[in-house]
Amino acid sequence: MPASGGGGQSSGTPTIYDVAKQANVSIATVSRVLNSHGYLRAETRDRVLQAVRELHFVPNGPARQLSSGIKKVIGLAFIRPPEDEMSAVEEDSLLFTDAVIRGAEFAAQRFGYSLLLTGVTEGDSSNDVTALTGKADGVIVLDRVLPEKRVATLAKRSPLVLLAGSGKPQAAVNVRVDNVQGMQAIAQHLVAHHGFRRFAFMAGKESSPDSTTREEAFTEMVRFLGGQVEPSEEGWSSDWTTAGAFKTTRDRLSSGRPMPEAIVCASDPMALGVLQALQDAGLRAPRDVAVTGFDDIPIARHWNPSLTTVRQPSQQLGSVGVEALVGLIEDRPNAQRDRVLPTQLVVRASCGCPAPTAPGLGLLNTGSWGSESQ
Amino acid sequence: MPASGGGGQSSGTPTIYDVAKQANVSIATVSRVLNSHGYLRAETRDRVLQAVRELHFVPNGPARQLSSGIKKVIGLAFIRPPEDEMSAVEEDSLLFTDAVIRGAEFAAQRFGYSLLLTGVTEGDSSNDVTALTGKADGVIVLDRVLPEKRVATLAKRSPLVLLAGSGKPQAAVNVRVDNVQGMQAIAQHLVAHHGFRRFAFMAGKESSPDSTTREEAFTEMVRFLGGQVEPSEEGWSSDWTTAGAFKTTRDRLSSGRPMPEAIVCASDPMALGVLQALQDAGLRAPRDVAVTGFDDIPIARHWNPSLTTVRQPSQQLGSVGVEALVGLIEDRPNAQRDRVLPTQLVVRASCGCPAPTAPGLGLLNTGSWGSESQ
DNA sequence: TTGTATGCGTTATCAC
DNA sequence: GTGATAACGCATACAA
Repeated sequence: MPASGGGGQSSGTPTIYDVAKQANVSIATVSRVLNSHGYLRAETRDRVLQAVRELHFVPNGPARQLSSGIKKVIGLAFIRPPEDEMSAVEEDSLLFTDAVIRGAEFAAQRFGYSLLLTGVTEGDSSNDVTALTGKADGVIVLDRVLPEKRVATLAKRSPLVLLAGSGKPQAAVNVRVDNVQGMQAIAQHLVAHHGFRRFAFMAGKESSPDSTTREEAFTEMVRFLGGQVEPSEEGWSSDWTTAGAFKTTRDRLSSGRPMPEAIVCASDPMALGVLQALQDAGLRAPRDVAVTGFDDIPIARHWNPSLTTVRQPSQQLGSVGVEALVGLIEDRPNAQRDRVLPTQLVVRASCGCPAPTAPGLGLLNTGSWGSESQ
Repeated sequence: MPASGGGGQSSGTPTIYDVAKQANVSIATVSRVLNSHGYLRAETRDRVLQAVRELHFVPNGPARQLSSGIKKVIGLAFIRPPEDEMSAVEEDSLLFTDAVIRGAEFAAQRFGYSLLLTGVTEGDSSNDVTALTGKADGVIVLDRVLPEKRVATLAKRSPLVLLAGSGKPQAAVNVRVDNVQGMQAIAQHLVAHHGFRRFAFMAGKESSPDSTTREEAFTEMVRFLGGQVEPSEEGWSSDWTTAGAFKTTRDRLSSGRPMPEAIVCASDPMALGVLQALQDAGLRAPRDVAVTGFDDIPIARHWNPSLTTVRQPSQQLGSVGVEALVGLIEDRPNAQRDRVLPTQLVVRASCGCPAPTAPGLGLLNTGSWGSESQ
């Protein structure tokens, strides 16, 4: 722990002391020009700035943060799968998480924050997130990263936004999408437009609030409209994955029990798994069974048959989450707290409707994101 | 700047002093059990741990970082486009940047680092990245974020990895993909297998090293094989975007000049723009003109015609970049420095070959990334 | 307008 | 084994 204190040999990376010495001022003055504080003589400022340039001085982040108590960092925790467990769909797609991150980064930037990413392996909800708390001004936690109980506890100790969760926990702030409205719309469409009555619901992991919410909303609406839904417990429970849904469906098909008219899935990847299983069994959607998803991942549009689904604004979820969190952190009075983002029914071919768009439609705007190598 | 120093009123977030007091030990001891340093009596340790639990103590990141000089943070700077300038293609794709981020996060986690994300608006290469330097132990800079000159300068002041760049700058470490090999393979295929002789090369932004490298490699190989390539300056220069390539191609078509047998593009999005323009003009690929891309974005596989292209391992690029950076930071002797990742020719329909795979093929592994809502 | 002195919460180096 | 205590680099209240 060598001392540079006050002496400032220009050994390693230069400190504020080195700049001060070089410019013949005190460190306080240097700090002032760097933070455009107070009044300084123009000549002094120039001298300092020059020294900064000459020494290539860059303020030490941690020191600054420690001193000011402000980190200008937002932590984002999300579920990361074991790398070897990604299906082609999941590897290919612009995944939900990726979109959220992109939206969050964008918003964070606008408020002058950086994003500190932490992937959490499912189940291992140990202390990764708690540690984040010490490194960031506030934390955004994606659903399933933490049990709701721990979310509530953490929220007391740190500004926290729960993203895409059930919306139930009284955690400081909840930002989520309108699952209910989306599933109601799909139920409406399938019953009223297509005249289906017998449904199955392919659920994600049983413990997942999102899955539960979607199933309940769908089931309730279908019943209200006079149809019936095989409960997911009876052979339609999966694990959110394409592969899981594939296996489940294959098993169900080989069981010989009569198939429903439509299989409604809690996510797009699962819907693709279902489609695949049907195809393997010589059945075709939507001719033999209708299939729908939830998310509107990019491939949904390009699949064959194109997937009827519910679009949720993933990227917006990220940016709104950041907005809410910044509101919490900076204690803005007018900041919105809980927010529910709208979802939208997207009708394509897999429910039996005619495919709406020609391939390539809407292809052209301007654009250059990641251009050279995406 | 209220003093808690030594006194430790358990007012706001608890500090190490609060824990020490609660456990009746010194802060040094607390620090020891938290970092599993030295030898301590089991009973003492338990007492401390209990206090930690009771107080919900979380170490203050900045303080820890300031004291130890280690941040355990990797900065990642990438180009972020103006939000409204993404075309459908670019929004759809698992974008290059997203994939890199995902790979980087994964690797960072393995080494115990977090990822600090910073999007940089193109052109505004001001000091965002320099500031990053102060917040992280090292920095990964994606191509085009910084002029090569500044990359070199920065590299002297901080561990730095240049990702997907030209490979030319003597920056500490370069991690990139094998553009040359990929373009050679495509040249080989088009000339030897299809017998083409007259080519055009659709370049990205003229200043882009990736584009230049690809064009040079392709041109050289074609000439070697006895063919010829219209230089991109003669009407085939675009700006990496789908829209740009579309316009360029349309203009070229209406000029009445004879078309080449094959149009080889520096990226997939541009290839899709070319295909679109051909279609609009009543031409069809590969019947009238063959078209190829570079990247293998997800849509490439689902397009009609499916796109012959060169696959580059985007996600791996991120993880390898992190590995290299950690090697630099921790000064590992056996760490590899510069690395060139392999590319792979992917033959599909747009070059005139029969479409190889049934849709959905290779769909199934297991998988759950972002499952519930991707 | 500028300088001095102190504290931010840890880690690590000494002694005991 | 454990306890004082000096850095770490910066921001800022208080003087000047």
